[in-house]
Amino acid sequence: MKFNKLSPEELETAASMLKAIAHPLRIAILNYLDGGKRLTVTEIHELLQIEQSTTSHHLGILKDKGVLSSKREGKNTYYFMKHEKLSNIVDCISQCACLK
Amino acid sequence: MKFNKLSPEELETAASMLKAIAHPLRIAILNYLDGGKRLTVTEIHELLQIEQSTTSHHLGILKDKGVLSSKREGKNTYYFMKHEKLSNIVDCISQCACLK
DNA sequence: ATAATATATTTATATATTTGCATCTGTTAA
DNA sequence: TTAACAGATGCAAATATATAAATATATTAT
Repeated sequence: MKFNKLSPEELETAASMLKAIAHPLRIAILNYLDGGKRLTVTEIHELLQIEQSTTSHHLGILKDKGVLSSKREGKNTYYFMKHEKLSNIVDCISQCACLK
Repeated sequence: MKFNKLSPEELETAASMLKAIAHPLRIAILNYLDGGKRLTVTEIHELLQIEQSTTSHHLGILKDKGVLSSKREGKNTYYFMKHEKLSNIVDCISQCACLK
Protein backbone atom coordinates (compact mmCIF):
# COMPACT_ATOMS: atom_id res chain seq x y z
CA MET A 1 0.00 0.00 0.00
CA LYS A 2 1.34 3.39 -1.02
CA PHE A 3 0.53 6.82 0.36
CA ASN A 4 1.25 9.08 -2.56
CA LYS A 5 -1.96 10.99 -2.20
CA LEU A 6 -2.21 12.23 1.31
CA SER A 7 -4.87 14.85 1.80
CA PRO A 8 -3.77 18.29 2.97
CA GLU A 9 -5.07 17.43 6.43
CA GLU A 10 -3.10 14.19 6.51
CA LEU A 11 0.01 16.05 5.37
CA GLU A 12 -0.50 18.46 8.25
CA THR A 13 -0.92 15.61 10.71
CA ALA A 14 2.15 13.80 9.41
CA ALA A 15 4.20 16.98 9.53
CA SER A 16 3.10 17.84 13.04
CA MET A 17 3.98 14.36 14.33
CA LEU A 18 7.37 14.52 12.66
CA LYS A 19 7.94 18.02 13.91
CA ALA A 20 7.19 16.78 17.41
CA ILE A 21 9.92 14.18 17.05
CA ALA A 22 12.40 16.44 15.26
CA HIS A 23 14.26 17.85 18.26
CA PRO A 24 17.47 16.54 19.83
CA LEU A 25 16.04 16.20 23.33
CA ARG A 26 12.85 14.61 22.09
CA ILE A 27 14.77 12.08 20.01
CA ALA A 28 16.84 11.31 23.09
CA ILE A 29 13.63 10.82 25.07
CA LEU A 30 12.26 8.48 22.41
CA ASN A 31 15.48 6.49 22.43
CA TYR A 32 15.00 5.91 26.15
CA LEU A 33 11.40 4.85 25.61
CA ASP A 34 12.20 2.47 22.78
CA GLY A 35 11.09 -1.12 23.16
CA GLY A 36 7.97 -0.28 25.16
CA LYS A 37 9.82 1.19 28.16
CA ARG A 38 7.96 3.46 30.56
CA LEU A 39 9.63 6.36 32.38
CA THR A 40 8.45 9.14 34.67
CA VAL A 41 9.05 12.83 34.08
CA THR A 42 11.56 12.92 36.91
CA GLU A 43 13.46 9.91 35.60
CA ILE A 44 13.75 11.52 32.18
CA HIS A 45 14.70 14.89 33.63
CA GLU A 46 17.48 13.19 35.60
CA LEU A 47 18.65 11.00 32.74
CA LEU A 48 18.91 13.94 30.35
CA GLN A 49 19.95 16.50 32.97
CA ILE A 50 17.51 19.12 31.79
CA GLU A 51 15.09 21.31 33.74
CA GLN A 52 11.94 19.65 35.05
CA SER A 53 9.74 22.21 33.32
CA THR A 54 11.60 21.75 30.07
CA THR A 55 11.21 17.99 30.34
CA SER A 56 7.51 18.27 31.02
CA HIS A 57 7.14 20.68 28.15
CA HIS A 58 8.81 18.33 25.65
CA LEU A 59 6.83 15.36 26.91
CA GLY A 60 3.69 17.44 26.53
CA ILE A 61 4.52 18.15 22.90
CA LEU A 62 5.15 14.47 22.15
CA LYS A 63 1.91 13.50 23.85
CA ASP A 64 -0.09 16.28 22.24
CA LYS A 65 1.03 15.25 18.76
CA GLY A 66 0.20 11.60 19.33
CA VAL A 67 3.71 10.22 19.68
CA LEU A 68 3.55 9.35 23.37
CA SER A 69 0.88 8.35 25.83
CA SER A 70 0.99 8.78 29.58
CA LYS A 71 -0.52 7.14 32.60
CA ARG A 72 -0.63 8.53 36.07
CA GLU A 73 0.21 6.14 38.87
CA GLY A 74 0.11 7.82 42.25
CA LYS A 75 2.41 10.79 42.28
CA ASN A 76 4.18 9.69 39.12
CA THR A 77 3.22 9.97 35.50
CA TYR A 78 4.67 7.37 33.22
CA TYR A 79 5.28 8.16 29.57
CA PHE A 80 5.58 5.58 26.80
CA MET A 81 5.31 5.26 23.02
CA LYS A 82 1.80 5.32 21.66
CA HIS A 83 2.57 3.30 18.51
CA GLU A 84 5.25 0.61 18.30
CA LYS A 85 5.55 1.60 14.64
CA LEU A 86 7.02 4.96 15.54
CA SER A 87 10.25 3.39 16.82
CA ASN A 88 10.95 2.75 13.14
CA ILE A 89 11.30 6.44 12.52
CA VAL A 90 13.66 6.93 15.40
CA ASP A 91 15.72 3.88 14.45
CA CYS A 92 15.86 4.91 10.82
CA ILE A 93 16.85 8.49 11.43
CA SER A 94 19.36 7.38 14.04
CA GLN A 95 21.01 5.10 11.50
CA CYS A 96 21.07 7.87 8.92
CA ALA A 97 22.57 10.25 11.47
CA CYS A 98 25.27 7.74 12.37
CA LEU A 99 26.23 7.26 8.74
CA LYS A 100 27.12 10.90 8.31
CA MET B 1 21.86 -3.06 16.33
CA LYS B 2 20.37 -0.44 18.63
CA PHE B 3 21.01 3.29 18.78
CA ASN B 4 20.16 4.15 22.35
CA LYS B 5 23.29 6.14 22.88
CA LEU B 6 23.50 8.72 20.18
CA SER B 7 26.06 11.42 20.84
CA PRO B 8 24.84 14.99 21.16
CA GLU B 9 26.17 15.64 17.65
CA GLU B 10 24.32 12.65 16.25
CA LEU B 11 21.15 13.77 18.00
CA GLU B 12 21.56 17.17 16.34
CA THR B 13 22.08 15.56 12.95
CA ALA B 14 19.08 13.28 13.37
CA ALA B 15 16.91 16.18 14.51
CA SER B 16 17.97 18.40 11.65
CA MET B 17 17.20 15.71 9.06
CA LEU B 18 13.82 15.04 10.61
CA LYS B 19 13.11 18.74 10.84
CA ALA B 20 13.89 19.02 7.16
CA ILE B 21 11.23 16.41 6.43
CA ALA B 22 8.72 17.70 8.96
CA HIS B 23 6.75 20.10 6.80
CA PRO B 24 3.55 19.42 4.83
CA LEU B 25 4.93 20.58 1.50
CA ARG B 26 8.19 18.74 1.98
CA ILE B 27 6.40 15.50 2.86
CA ALA B 28 4.30 15.99 -0.28
CA ILE B 29 7.50 16.46 -2.29
CA LEU B 30 9.00 13.30 -0.80
CA ASN B 31 5.87 11.37 -1.63
CA TYR B 32 6.28 12.37 -5.27
CA LEU B 33 9.93 11.34 -5.22
CA ASP B 34 9.26 7.98 -3.61
CA GLY B 35 10.51 4.89 -5.42
CA GLY B 36 13.55 6.62 -6.92
CA LYS B 37 11.58 9.09 -9.04
CA ARG B 38 13.31 12.22 -10.31
CA LEU B 39 11.51 15.52 -10.80
CA THR B 40 12.55 19.05 -11.74
CA VAL B 41 11.84 22.15 -9.70
CA THR B 42 9.28 23.28 -12.25
CA GLU B 43 7.51 19.93 -12.27
CA ILE B 44 7.21 19.98 -8.50
CA HIS B 45 6.13 23.60 -8.45
CA GLU B 46 3.37 22.75 -10.93
CA LEU B 47 2.34 19.53 -9.20
CA LEU B 48 2.01 21.23 -5.84
CA GLN B 49 0.82 24.58 -7.18
CA ILE B 50 3.20 26.59 -5.08
CA GLU B 51 5.53 29.46 -5.99
CA GLN B 52 8.72 28.61 -7.86
CA SER B 53 10.84 30.30 -5.21
CA THR B 54 9.03 28.51 -2.42
CA THR B 55 9.56 25.20 -4.19
CA SER B 56 13.23 25.91 -4.66
CA HIS B 57 13.54 26.92 -1.05
CA HIS B 58 12.01 23.70 0.25
CA LEU B 59 14.10 21.60 -2.11
CA GLY B 60 17.17 23.47 -0.90
CA ILE B 61 16.36 22.60 2.70
CA LEU B 62 15.89 18.93 1.86
CA LYS B 63 19.14 18.88 -0.07
CA ASP B 64 21.07 20.81 2.55
CA LYS B 65 20.04 18.40 5.29
CA GLY B 66 21.00 15.34 3.26
CA VAL B 67 17.54 14.11 2.37
CA LEU B 68 17.67 14.85 -1.37
CA SER B 69 20.33 15.06 -4.04
CA SER B 70 20.12 16.99 -7.29
CA LYS B 71 21.62 16.78 -10.72
CA ARG B 72 21.62 19.47 -13.34
CA GLU B 73 20.79 18.38 -16.88
CA GLY B 74 20.74 21.26 -19.30
CA LYS B 75 18.33 23.89 -18.12
CA ASN B 76 16.70 21.53 -15.66
CA THR B 77 17.73 20.38 -12.23
CA TYR B 78 16.42 17.01 -11.17
CA TYR B 79 15.85 16.22 -7.52
CA PHE B 80 15.70 12.73 -6.03
CA MET B 81 16.04 10.90 -2.72
CA LYS B 82 19.58 10.51 -1.46
CA HIS B 83 18.91 7.38 0.62
CA GLU B 84 16.32 4.74 -0.26
CA LYS B 85 16.06 4.15 3.48
CA LEU B 86 14.46 7.51 4.05
CA SER B 87 11.28 6.49 2.24
CA ASN B 88 10.64 4.39 5.34
CA ILE B 89 10.18 7.48 7.40
CA VAL B 90 7.76 9.01 4.96
CA ASP B 91 5.82 5.77 4.58
CA CYS B 92 5.69 5.22 8.32
CA ILE B 93 4.59 8.71 9.20
CA SER B 94 2.07 8.66 6.36
CA GLN B 95 0.54 5.49 7.76
CA CYS B 96 0.41 6.96 11.24
CA ALA B 97 -1.20 10.12 9.88
CA CYS B 98 -3.83 8.08 8.04
CA LEU B 99 -4.72 6.13 11.16
CA LYS B 100 -5.76 9.25 13.01
C1' DA C 1 -5.24 20.28 57.40
C1' DT C 2 -0.36 20.77 56.20
C1' DA C 3 3.93 19.63 54.13
C1' DA C 4 6.40 17.36 50.64
C1' DT C 5 6.76 15.49 46.18
C1' DA C 6 5.66 15.06 41.15
C1' DT C 7 4.05 17.20 37.27
C1' DA C 8 1.92 20.92 34.48
C1' DT C 9 1.17 25.63 33.08
C1' DT C 10 2.06 30.46 32.47
C1' DT C 11 4.88 33.99 31.01
C1' DA C 12 8.60 36.41 28.84
C1' DT C 13 12.47 36.57 25.91
C1' DA C 14 15.28 34.86 22.27
C1' DT C 15 15.60 32.58 18.17
C1' DA C 16 14.12 30.19 13.98
C1' DT C 17 10.91 29.25 10.12
C1' DT C 18 7.77 30.22 6.36
C1' DT C 19 6.36 32.73 2.46
C1' DG C 20 6.34 35.66 -1.64
C1' DC C 21 8.36 39.23 -4.15
C1' DA C 22 12.13 40.91 -6.59
C1' DT C 23 16.33 39.95 -8.32
C1' DC C 24 20.34 37.41 -9.79
C1' DT C 25 22.77 33.50 -12.11
C1' DG C 26 23.32 29.87 -15.32
C1' DT C 27 21.88 27.46 -19.67
C1' DT C 28 20.04 26.98 -24.25
C1' DA C 29 18.17 28.72 -28.59
C1' DA C 30 17.79 32.20 -32.10
C1' DT D 1 25.00 38.55 -28.24
C1' DT D 2 20.53 38.64 -26.91
C1' DA D 3 16.11 36.61 -25.47
C1' DA D 4 13.82 33.15 -22.98
C1' DC D 5 13.71 29.72 -19.68
C1' DA D 6 15.01 27.21 -15.21
C1' DG D 7 16.49 27.69 -10.87
C1' DA D 8 18.62 30.05 -6.74
C1' DT D 9 19.12 33.78 -3.50
C1' DG D 10 18.36 38.10 -0.57
C1' DC D 11 15.08 40.33 1.90
C1' DA D 12 11.17 41.49 4.99
C1' DA D 13 6.93 40.50 7.55
C1' DA D 14 4.32 37.16 9.87
C1' DT D 15 4.31 33.27 12.52
C1' DA D 16 6.10 29.54 15.29
C1' DT D 17 9.32 27.47 18.57
C1' DA D 18 12.60 26.90 22.56
C1' DT D 19 13.97 27.81 27.07
C1' DA D 20 13.82 28.79 31.90
C1' DA D 21 11.98 30.99 35.87
C1' DA D 22 7.99 31.33 38.56
C1' DT D 23 3.76 29.62 39.74
C1' DA D 24 -0.09 26.38 39.98
C1' DT D 25 -2.20 21.82 40.54
C1' DA D 26 -2.54 17.09 42.02
C1' DT D 27 -1.28 13.26 45.01
C1' DT D 28 0.53 11.19 49.10
C1' DA D 29 2.26 11.12 53.86
C1' DT D 30 2.14 13.10 58.47
